[in-house]
Amino acid sequence: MRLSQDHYLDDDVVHLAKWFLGKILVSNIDGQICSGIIIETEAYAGITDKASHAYGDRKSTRTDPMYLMGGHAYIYLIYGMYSLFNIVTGPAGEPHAVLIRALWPLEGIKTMERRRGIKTLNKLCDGPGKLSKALGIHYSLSGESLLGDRIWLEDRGIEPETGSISIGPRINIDYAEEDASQPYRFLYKHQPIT
DNA sequence: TATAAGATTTACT
DNA sequence: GTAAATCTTATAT
Repeated sequence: MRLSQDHYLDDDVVHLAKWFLGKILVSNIDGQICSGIIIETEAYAGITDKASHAYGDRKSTRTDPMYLMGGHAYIYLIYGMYSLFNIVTGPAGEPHAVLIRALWPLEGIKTMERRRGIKTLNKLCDGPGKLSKALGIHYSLSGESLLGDRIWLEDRGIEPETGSISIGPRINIDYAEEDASQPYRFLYKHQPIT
């Protein structure tokens, strides 16, 4: 059920971003298990992608986790208040990452409601900053292994049907010039279970 | 040391 | 539709 190391090592990060749709993201923080179906992702393709923090092979304390081998978390703080969660992919030394933009909540909904301060199910995890807060993911966890016992992914047999996936340009990266229009964003048009 | 900007969210006009 | 909140990181003195 839990995704093993080799699932993260494909060096085609765009393909992986699409493949992660329908998988389950699980966190075990402060003794609380929370999870959701991944319904929106974006690919950030290594040192040649102007939208990526690793563009131009820019190594730093912040981007170091992206250079680890696939199967680690890259989490950073944006706008001073939101932690954004990425899955590091590809072999060590290749800073590919997949940003998780939205989930459909499954387990630990009460905990997520408390952390978010709202009780609207479909707004709990519908943005990258929101889902991190709901799952208790903090940027201090950057570099954490996804094969450990804090954050991991599972395959529960959900396969998005052909036609249920939308592809488009990434969001809020106007600074990335021509790379801002690359079709690296994937959306799984999941029918919410009520 | 100082400054600018950001892979966002929220509230308000 | 626009703007404020808020702070780390990158880049430049």
